[in-house]
Amino acid sequence: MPNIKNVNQGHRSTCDDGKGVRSLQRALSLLWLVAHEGSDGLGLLALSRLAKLHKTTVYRLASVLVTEGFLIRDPVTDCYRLGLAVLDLSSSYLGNLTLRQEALPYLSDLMKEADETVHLGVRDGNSVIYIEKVRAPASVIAHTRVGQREGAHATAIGKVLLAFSDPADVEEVIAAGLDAMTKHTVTDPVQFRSVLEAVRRDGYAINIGENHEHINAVAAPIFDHTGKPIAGIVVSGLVQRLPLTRLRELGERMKTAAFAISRHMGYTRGDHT
Amino acid sequence: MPNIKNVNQGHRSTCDDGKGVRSLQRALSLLWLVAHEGSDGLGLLALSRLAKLHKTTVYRLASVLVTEGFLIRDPVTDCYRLGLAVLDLSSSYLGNLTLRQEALPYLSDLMKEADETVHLGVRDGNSVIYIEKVRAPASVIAHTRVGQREGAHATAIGKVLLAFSDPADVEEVIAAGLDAMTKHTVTDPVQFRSVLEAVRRDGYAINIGENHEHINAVAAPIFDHTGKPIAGIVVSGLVQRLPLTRLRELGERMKTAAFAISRHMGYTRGDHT
DNA sequence: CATGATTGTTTCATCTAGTGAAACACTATT
DNA sequence: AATAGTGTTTCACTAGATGAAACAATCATG
Repeated sequence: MPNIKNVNQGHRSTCDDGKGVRSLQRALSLLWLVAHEGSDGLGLLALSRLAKLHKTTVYRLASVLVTEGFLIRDPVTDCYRLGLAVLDLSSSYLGNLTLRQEALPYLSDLMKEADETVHLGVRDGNSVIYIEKVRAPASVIAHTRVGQREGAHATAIGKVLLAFSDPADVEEVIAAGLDAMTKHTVTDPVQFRSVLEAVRRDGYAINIGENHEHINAVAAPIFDHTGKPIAGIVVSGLVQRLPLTRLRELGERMKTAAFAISRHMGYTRGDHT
Repeated sequence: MPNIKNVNQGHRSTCDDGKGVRSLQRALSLLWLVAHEGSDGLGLLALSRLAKLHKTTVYRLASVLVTEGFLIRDPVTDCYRLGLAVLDLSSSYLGNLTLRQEALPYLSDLMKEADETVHLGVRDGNSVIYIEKVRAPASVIAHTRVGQREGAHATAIGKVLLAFSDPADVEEVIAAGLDAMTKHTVTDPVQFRSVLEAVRRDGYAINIGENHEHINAVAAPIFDHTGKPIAGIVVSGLVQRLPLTRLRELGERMKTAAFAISRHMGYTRGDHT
């Protein structure tokens, strides 16, 4: 059979899973590329090179994204940047999270008590993403923002969520690699598992410069009505302001706050000691 | 010429502009529908009804959006909800806004001085969208969030941005309708134009319960290097805490802060009086 | 318990509409 | 002036998105 016309296999582009609407997948990949490109934006050709798509295709997809507000085109440089639509969507997302509303007063209280910045975050695979933040007036630095991601294994909130999650999830995170963020990051799987064991025992997780050299933190888990850990609260600040004893004090305090929020979320079988 | 084969006009679906990648336009419209549906989410059929698309189409588009993280599917109700990807993107968006970084310290200072919540916002057509917020500890209510939209014509920040924008923009906003948000909203085009005139004279805009019955506010504009008003800062709070005299005091103070930020953005020809 | 209504998923033939090459336009750079 | 590097438009082709219909699964209802 010599007349093999279109063998046509094996040349899947950027994000072809074989299944799905290709143009949509491609367009979404453009969004990620632009998002991760920093504030300078990306020109048409640069974008098409990164996406490994023909420039015409990128041009049309991006044009739609522009008219829909997901991208904007810098009037002077012709570069693509993220548009306001993404803010709109995130606003809807955050506004519909009842967890966030319920937790907010507790976060404020904690912030006042600890005089440190408090975050509310959820886990998404190997990373943690912040959905609310109450900044302490005293906090000199603002190293985070709502919507930001950080590695789950190197953060207090990530550890506390993993500790109470399905062990399979933990193994996935370990398999993905316990990257060293600082010299204090726990990178050994065996040690990491025993850390989580300790977290389960304590009911809160502590982070001593494992993610950022000069930042300590302590986190407690929030559970939903099924008993799944759906989110966590975390207090973080400069090491000199948060020594171990302070972290342990706060940890106990945060357990009760987290438990109170859990109750709002329908958590019942709570023995909060 | 009787053989008109494909007349093919007039049956444009949801967002067909004729030009562009239809599947992408459709998928994006799904995002908006889900976003505006509140926390309950939308089932497949409900979504296809709203989008006026066949359920199979919605199914496939939504499936891609789910695998890409833009939507999630509630495990119990099978309803579509916004996914974490939108937070990721908004985080990138906010992180790349240098305006936001430059303005933040000024916002904090203003918050401390006024002891009221301060917002940074930009205009997008007929609405204003907040890109940063510094909450005052004293503020009892939190009626806004980053990413939220409000009508430009009924907010101090919207008015201040319009006042220094192209008059054509103003007319567009007027044409879109000056909806009454409260009984204090200026709804008469003639009166509205004279209000903007006053704003240009003062250099700041005041809002007396025009958007929310019990909220007053005062805003000042930020300009970029081309002299275009790109953003505004606004202080808002309960009417009893922000009487007119106070608003005017703050207005002057905010003009200088806004001017300082404008300078960071490359604004030069500044006669900040 | 059977029946029917409602929602979600898969399959498949049809032909729309997304694709990419090439031509075009425009601006820097040499 | 020539060349390289951009962004935009056109157009023929057919890959691949589409929607009808069948299938599955769940939930009411008589």
